[in-house]
Formats: sequence, structure tokens, C-alpha cells
Amino acid sequence: MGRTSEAKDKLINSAIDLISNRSYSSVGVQELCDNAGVKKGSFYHFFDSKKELTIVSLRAMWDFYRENCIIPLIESDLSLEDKFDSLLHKSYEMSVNSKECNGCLSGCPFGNLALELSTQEEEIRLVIENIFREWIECFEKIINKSVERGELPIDTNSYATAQSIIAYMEGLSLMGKTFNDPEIVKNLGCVVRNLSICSCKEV
Amino acid sequence: MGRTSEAKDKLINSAIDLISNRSYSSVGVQELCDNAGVKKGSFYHFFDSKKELTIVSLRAMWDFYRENCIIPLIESDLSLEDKFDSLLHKSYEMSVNSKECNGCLSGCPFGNLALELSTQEEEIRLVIENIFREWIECFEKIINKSVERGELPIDTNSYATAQSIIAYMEGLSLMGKTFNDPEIVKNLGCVVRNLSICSCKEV
DNA sequence: CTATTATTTTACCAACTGGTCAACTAAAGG
DNA sequence: CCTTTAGTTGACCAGTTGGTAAAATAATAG
Repeated sequence: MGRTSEAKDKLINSAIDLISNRSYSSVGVQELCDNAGVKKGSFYHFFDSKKELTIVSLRAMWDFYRENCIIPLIESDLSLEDKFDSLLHKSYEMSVNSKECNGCLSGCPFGNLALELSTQEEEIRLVIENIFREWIECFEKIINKSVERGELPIDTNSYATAQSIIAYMEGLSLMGKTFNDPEIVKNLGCVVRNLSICSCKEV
Repeated sequence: MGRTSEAKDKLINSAIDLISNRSYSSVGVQELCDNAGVKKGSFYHFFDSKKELTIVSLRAMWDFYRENCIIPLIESDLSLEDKFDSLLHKSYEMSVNSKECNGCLSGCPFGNLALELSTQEEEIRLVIENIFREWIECFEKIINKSVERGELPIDTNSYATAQSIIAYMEGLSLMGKTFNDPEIVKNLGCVVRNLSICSCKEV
């Protein structure tokens, strides 16, 4: 059935690369194509629009992060503290790497696009909302396991705690990017453990 | 000497209005002018570029927020907890208002622009970095006062704690905006108090 | 009243935006 | 081998982008 092509994957990787390191609006379809070594006509053969490619790329990034960084953590039997330390350390390492390669921290691609587009591109906002939801559910599992093991009080609100931790991690990303300093991610990371003790019963 | 004009202020307000609720790149100079009731020629009479207007607007927003929301808090003699509760509550009210007026949460204008532009517009990143710095210093004062009053341990790292709290507030803004739900800002707000107990001596 | 100065207006520019289209080409299936 | 199908190409479009320049206008200080 006709010829095969790598153009689609090349475009997705191009989008992950360019949009994560810059922003949605600063990257044009033309540049996306040039960077992928693909002609614009091919772009519109595989994707309806720049928005659609972005959505596909977001899901691809999330799938990768979940499979490689979060799922292994759920299955491991490290302590709660060590689990989040490990995650934060990975985030620190990515910051250092990003600074070395591009001279600046690119931050979290989900958070970046969420703030840039949530008020304007409802479809993209919804995709990121769902990614965050899945993310929260993963952390919820980790926290529930900890509750079962007696590391956390029995009345812990796992969902709210998970959400708080992600919010804080996003906040760290934001501060690191703004100050262009990976050390912020490292130094402020240790405070996450304080968030595990969610004392708000009414949440 | 020559005629006077309100165009400059009108343009600043226009920028605060449009850029806060959308994004830097999605608002053009033309729209900025139309919204201010000013011709494009006048824009470039008062500002060198869209970037310059944005910088002026950022400082104007920060001055307003500092004078009206933070300074009064430094001078008040509420408990630490009540101070942050009050701040978070204001942020919640703004979210509710934003949702009522625009159908969505616009989030924190500093955080928004920081994530959108930090990797591309170094000048703007620096302006926001400095605003965050001043913000941290304000919170540091509040925390130091609390330490003096014995509300917090004597070895509290005020600067790191202040930075953590702002990071968390930015994270809440981000989550609220992404989920388009002011209640997130409210429900997760109460966890801030856990951040005040910064147990990381080495930071 | 006039000269000076600040502001406003209009028309304009080249570069770029996301997106379209029809012609063309290569490969796989029968 | 030839038809079908999938992928590629480059020319093209209308609308928009940030920014310019010169002429017109209004207010103020002397």
C-alpha cells in the first residue's frame, strides 16, 4: 500500500525539540519542517494543523516520561522520600543538561504550554489537563502505597497531596527557568517532603 | 512644552489587560493600540518596541501588587499563617473573578511571561527575575519577623523558605489555570503552611 | 501672536504566518 | 509489470507581523 515514510516521526521529534525549548507561537510550521528535513506539503499530509502536531507531541512526551520516570518508581520499593528525591534529582539533571546545551533551562514542556496557551487554545489546555490528571493518579498510587506501609497517616488525602507535589514541582521548574539556575531546582527540592504531610482534612 | 498625552498610560493599561489574559506573542502591536484607542504611530513615539512596553507593564503590575497586597502584610501583625492565608485568599478571589469575566483563569502574569519568554527574550527574563527577587525579599522580611516572634525555629532559612512559598504559589496558579478551576487554588492553598517549616539546614 | 515642542496621523514596508493545491514520484500488492 | 495507494514537492495565497517616516496638528511658554 503505497510508500512508507519517517516524516511523521521526524515532525513529532522536531516539535518536541523546538517547542519544548522555545514556545508554541515562536516556532512556525516552516521551521518545524526545516528542522525535520521535511517539506511543508508533507507536514499537512500528516497533520491538520500545527495545533494537532503539538497535541500529538505532548502525548508522546508524556508517554515517554511516564514509562521511563514514573512507572518504575511506582513499582520500586524505595521509601516515599527516596522516590521523590529520585524524581527531583532527575529533574535537576535535566536542568543542568538543558543549560549546558542551550544556555538556558527549558523547564517543563507541559507547564510551559499550559501557561502559554490555556486561555487561548482550549483543546491544548484539555490535553494538558488530562496529562496532569494522569500524573496525579500516578503519584496517588505512590502515596497510597506509602500509607499502606505506615509511612504516612491513615487519613492522608492522597489525591490532594499528589496534586500539591506536582504543583510544587511545576513551581520549581518555573523558578529554575526564570532564574536560569538549575541549583534552585536542587536546593528547593528537599522541601517537597513537607508537602507529603497534608494536614488539611477538609480538602 | 508641547501638548500632553494620556496615550502612554493607555498603552500600558492595554498591555496589562491583553498580555496578562492571553500571552506575549498572541497580542500584536496593532491590537494593543486599538484596545488603547491609540494609533500605531503614537505607540512608537512612546515605546521603542513591543518588548519595551511589556517590560514597563511588568514593572507597573509588580509595583501595584507589592504596594497593595504585600507591603500591607509586612506591616500588619497577623500570624504567619494568617498572612499567607490572606494572600492565597486574594489569589483565589482573583481567579474567581477572572473566570467570571473571561471564562478562564489568567494566572500570574509574571509566571506566564516567565515560561513563555525566558528562553527567548533575555531582557524580559531578567526583569521577571528581579521582580521575583524583590518578591522573595518581601517574604523574607515577613518570615524573619515570625522567627523573631518565636513562631518559627531560630535556624529557619528565611530566603529559601520564601522562595519555596513563591514557587508553590506559582505552581498553584499554574494548576488552577490548567484545570481552569479556581477551587484548586483554594483547596491546595492550605498546604503552604507546611512549607514554612523548612527543615533543610544545608540550603 | 508666534515659535517651539510634543503628539498624532496616515500611508507604507518587507518579512513572515498558517495553510492550500495540483502535479509528481516511488513503492508495495496483485 | 502495472495499477493502486501513499508520500513528496514547490509554487502559491491572503492576512498579519513588528516597525518606519514624514507630514499634520495641537498645546504651551515666552
